[in-house]
Amino acid sequence: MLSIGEFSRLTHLSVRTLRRYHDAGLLEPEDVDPVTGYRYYGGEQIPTAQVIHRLRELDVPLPDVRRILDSPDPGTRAALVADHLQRLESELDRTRTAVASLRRLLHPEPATLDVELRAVPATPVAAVEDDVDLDSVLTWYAGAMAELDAAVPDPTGPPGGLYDNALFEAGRGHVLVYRATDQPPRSGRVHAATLPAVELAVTTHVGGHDDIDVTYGELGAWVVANALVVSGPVRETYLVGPRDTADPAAWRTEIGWPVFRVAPH
Amino acid sequence: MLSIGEFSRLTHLSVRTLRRYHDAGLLEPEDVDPVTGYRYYGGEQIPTAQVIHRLRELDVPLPDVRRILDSPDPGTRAALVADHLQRLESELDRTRTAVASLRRLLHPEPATLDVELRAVPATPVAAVEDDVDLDSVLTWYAGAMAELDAAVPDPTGPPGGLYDNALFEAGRGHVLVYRATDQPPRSGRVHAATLPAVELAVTTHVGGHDDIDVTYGELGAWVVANALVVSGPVRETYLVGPRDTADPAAWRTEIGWPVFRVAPH
DNA sequence: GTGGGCCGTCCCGCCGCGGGAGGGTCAAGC
DNA sequence: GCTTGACCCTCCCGCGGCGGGACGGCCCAC
Repeated sequence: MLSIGEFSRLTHLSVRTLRRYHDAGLLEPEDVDPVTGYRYYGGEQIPTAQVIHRLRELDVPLPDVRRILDSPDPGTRAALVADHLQRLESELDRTRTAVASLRRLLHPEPATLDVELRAVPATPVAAVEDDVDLDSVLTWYAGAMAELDAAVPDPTGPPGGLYDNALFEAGRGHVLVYRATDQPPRSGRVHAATLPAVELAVTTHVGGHDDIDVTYGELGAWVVANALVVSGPVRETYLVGPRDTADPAAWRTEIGWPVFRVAPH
Repeated sequence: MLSIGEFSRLTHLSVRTLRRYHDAGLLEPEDVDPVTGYRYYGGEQIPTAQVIHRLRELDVPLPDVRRILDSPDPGTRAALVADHLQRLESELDRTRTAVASLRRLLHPEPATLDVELRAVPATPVAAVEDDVDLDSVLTWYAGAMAELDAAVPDPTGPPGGLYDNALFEAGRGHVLVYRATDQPPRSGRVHAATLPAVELAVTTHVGGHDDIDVTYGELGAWVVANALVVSGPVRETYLVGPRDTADPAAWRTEIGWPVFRVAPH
């Protein structure tokens, strides 16, 4: 039987950390003196401690470590670990795109922003809409657009979406994706809707969506400089998107921000 | 002039976050109403907001973001950014080794642990020692060993080190690296020292140091199973190390834990 | 002038870890 | 037996960056 200090030396985990792992139910000491509260560990707990150590090095949250250790079946365990590696992978992707975007941001090409003010009439469309969290919007989009495509075999224009400002401000907001069509059908989540008539400040973002907010910013600056005010959900129209070509550099996304002129007072 | 809400919509930064960035001195509003405290931003602040956004996506701490933005010279800026990318890179390395080690841990080879109990006499050596933080121990080791090599041209054995248990428990402890030699010299930090006579539980770790603590654990378990108790700083002897071959798989590190027999009571 | 949306400040919680206070326990040496 | 010092216990706080929520003042269109 090992005192917590001895066990700490054997595992290279600090005493404080061992106590925390006990409290969290990750690594129960083999014995706890009911009077003094002293923790006593067994030598065979060392491998477990090391697995925990490794998982923590990979920033696996304590509750997830618990789940992994508690799963008796090695297959389940492996799946949970693989899950986490997957998460690390996607985080790495996020980092990569952020680095690339930062590079572009610090070495900007001369801005060739082409903004057009366009009055858009009310438009009947087939749409799918919902309240969505910002971090699940991509998944939601894929599902909604697939359903939309199935229901609208002969669209009369490129796909698009309306994104509530709250989505970016509060991390959750109303999202609507649509396809223009002559006879809006109704099936599943797909229903007929009408995009309201608005005046749009429109520009086109070229390339992947990693730094689309730069274009958003430039468009916003243009709107401000022209004494306009944004109002209502932004519209994106996917002129050329992943469905057209796998090369993000070729994508064309039209961004339209509903605006109205500030009354000069 | 833009209210904080409008600026938030234009930059995809939440209102709360913008306020925090103001408090932290990262992004001062162009104007603050002295009476109401209302913040007003200018359109030309959008690009700055986006740079901050990107740096935060890379987990650059706010004070560092401040330093980057405050440096007027683009060269300095680039250097600071490169610094951070470097840090991300090394973190990635850490992750990679942790993943590899975890894999080994979950699919263990049959343990072939060969432990020897060895009485070691007092040994005169040339040494460099210091109190070191755990996260700077590798750097310290490189410098100390280089100095040691320069001062001891004809060592009579492989290099080694003594590592205070506190280094692992508290993150900081006393470290001593040494080379055996007939005539211990004195130059710079190098001085004569004597390793005390101890009884060592000794085993050899094969491979890189990524999962050396697994061997530590196995050795510890052996010590416990044989009714021994560890006492004093662990000794590592680098039989085959990076100075000998670049292939970590070929490294041999002898780990010796001072022990004494528990009095049977 | 009034309502509702916007803005302000302040405090709390999250996560995993360490620092530190304040007090009880164990074991070696007398 | 007793003292001493190392060891162990619990409890609270701070870190960093963000969000949630309370509470109150401000702005503007009706």
